[in-house]
Amino acid sequence: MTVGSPAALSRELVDSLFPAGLPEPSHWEERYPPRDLPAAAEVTRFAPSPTGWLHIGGIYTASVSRDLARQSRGVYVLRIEDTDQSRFEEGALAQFEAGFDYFGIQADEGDLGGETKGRYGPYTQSARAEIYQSYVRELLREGKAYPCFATKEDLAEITAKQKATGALPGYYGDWAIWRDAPQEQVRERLAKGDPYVVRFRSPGIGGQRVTFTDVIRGEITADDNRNDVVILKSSANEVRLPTYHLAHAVDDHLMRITLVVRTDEWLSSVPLHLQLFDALGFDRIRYAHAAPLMKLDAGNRRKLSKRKDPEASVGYYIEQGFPREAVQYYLRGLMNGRLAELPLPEALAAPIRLDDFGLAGPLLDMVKLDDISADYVSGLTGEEILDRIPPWAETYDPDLATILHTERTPALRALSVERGAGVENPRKDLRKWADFRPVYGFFFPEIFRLVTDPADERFGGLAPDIVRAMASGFADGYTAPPAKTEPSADTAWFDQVRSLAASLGFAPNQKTYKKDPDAYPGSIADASAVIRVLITGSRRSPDLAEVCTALGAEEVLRRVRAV
RNA sequence: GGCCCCGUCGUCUAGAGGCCUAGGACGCCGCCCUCUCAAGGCGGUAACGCCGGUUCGAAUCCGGUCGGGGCUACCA
Repeated sequence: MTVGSPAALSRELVDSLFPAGLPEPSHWEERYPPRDLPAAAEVTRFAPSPTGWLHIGGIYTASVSRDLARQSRGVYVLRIEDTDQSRFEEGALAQFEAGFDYFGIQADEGDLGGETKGRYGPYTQSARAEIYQSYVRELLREGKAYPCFATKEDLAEITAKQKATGALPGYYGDWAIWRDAPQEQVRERLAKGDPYVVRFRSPGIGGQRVTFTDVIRGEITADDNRNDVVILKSSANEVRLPTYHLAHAVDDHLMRITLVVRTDEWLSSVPLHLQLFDALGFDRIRYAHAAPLMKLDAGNRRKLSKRKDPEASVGYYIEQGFPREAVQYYLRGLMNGRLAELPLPEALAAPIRLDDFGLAGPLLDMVKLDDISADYVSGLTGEEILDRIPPWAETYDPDLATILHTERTPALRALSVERGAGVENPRKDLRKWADFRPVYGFFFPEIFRLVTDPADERFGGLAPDIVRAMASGFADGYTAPPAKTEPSADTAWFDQVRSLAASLGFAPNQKTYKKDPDAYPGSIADASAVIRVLITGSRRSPDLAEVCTALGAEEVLRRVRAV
């Protein structure tokens, strides 16, 4: 056991590990100087890994970072953490942009759309390999890091022994077999061309505790880190990239980030990160660890998983066409509970406060989102809705896009039923753009499918001949609804349904029917449902009289006679 | 196993020792309105994980316990 600080590898040996022209850290310090910002300004960042669609939790965290920066007149940076090339997914970057775009989260700095915006770039870690190497070399020169030639097998063996003896797992203390290896041995392995990683020589001592302050959670005390974590990945890789820990410290320092907002799972790495900042000679940074979005699974809550939960992926919200405002509002309410009580525009305008974050991870409630969304859409006019569906449909429902393009007027008529100015209770039948086709598709003859089977289950089990009788009776005596000049106009139109139903023996209202169900084939509700299903294909639809006006008598009769 | 975080209605939460017989919102249930579907109105259901302690008094403070989550990777 070596006491005190073991001798660092010779400078000549260390430097031989890196390209001759590799800049010194001071070069980067000058290249990325402290920012000239007001004292209270926060520089925040969101740093996703390009492994497919962004997680909805990413939108959540990114929003917080962006808002905090904006509120303080600071800067919000988007950084791409692609140090794990094996997990890199083609197209992920484009999906990120689509996601940020959809939710309106624009970065002040970042590698955006193929261009670097901001003077602290590049903002993609694989393009910053040289920077990390400068710092790793420095750490090696100072003896704060060392090369480690341990193979997978060596590591597995160590772990097995630790397990057997009940020792804490990890690469530390006497288990760290390359920590104090003689320089000759290192040279020898290097000469043989054996691959190696660079490990951080943790100054942590077993049993020692550290205390730090988290902006959301307050003071936290934990075991200090004593693991000699890998900071530079294997020399066998083509490009020598760092692990997250080193990259985080270097990037957040050089990008002059002031506040790191990230999810919970990083909390236990803070002691390590603090050691790294100290070893690198960087000023420490403030952390805010937010609880991640959760999902209820078999009675337990767990982190939302992109693999298991479709709603975890940002792509889902875009494909379904959830209006961004509704999702933003919902997410914002999850961040700061009191914002959920505010009307949407105020909630979106109100500042986010780290102090108001809940400590437990909230469960994502799609039913609640549906409610918020339906409420939001019900406040839009037909024109507004029609402006927003086509851009969505072009990608996710091209046929619908074509129809809306060629038949804007009927579409508008469909959407103005019980909606728009003067309607105090607008319909809440649209939660997302994908709902348009099932809910309003029947307005368009080319996508409406006639209901021809009198035994169709949508008729609710009524006898087929009763269904037929309703249909033919309605068609034979049909009079189109009068232009709607006063409320009573609908009443007059509906009278034909009512009297027809009465003649077929239906109960005139629900109450009468309930008193003696066996005496009638059904109530007026069931009778009118037949007409509704024939005309709209659904038991749920906007006001029938208005629908018939919009459709025109000819189309109405074509549908009713189809059965 | 070790360490850390978390724990109020089904869900999101209000609550910072007496304002709590625990409030609101979503959901669910019922009723009303009504010419049909929605919507809307009204009402209801339902929670401080558990056990001790401190205190005249605890959802709020302390201890323990249980439960859930995270970390313990050349993933982030």
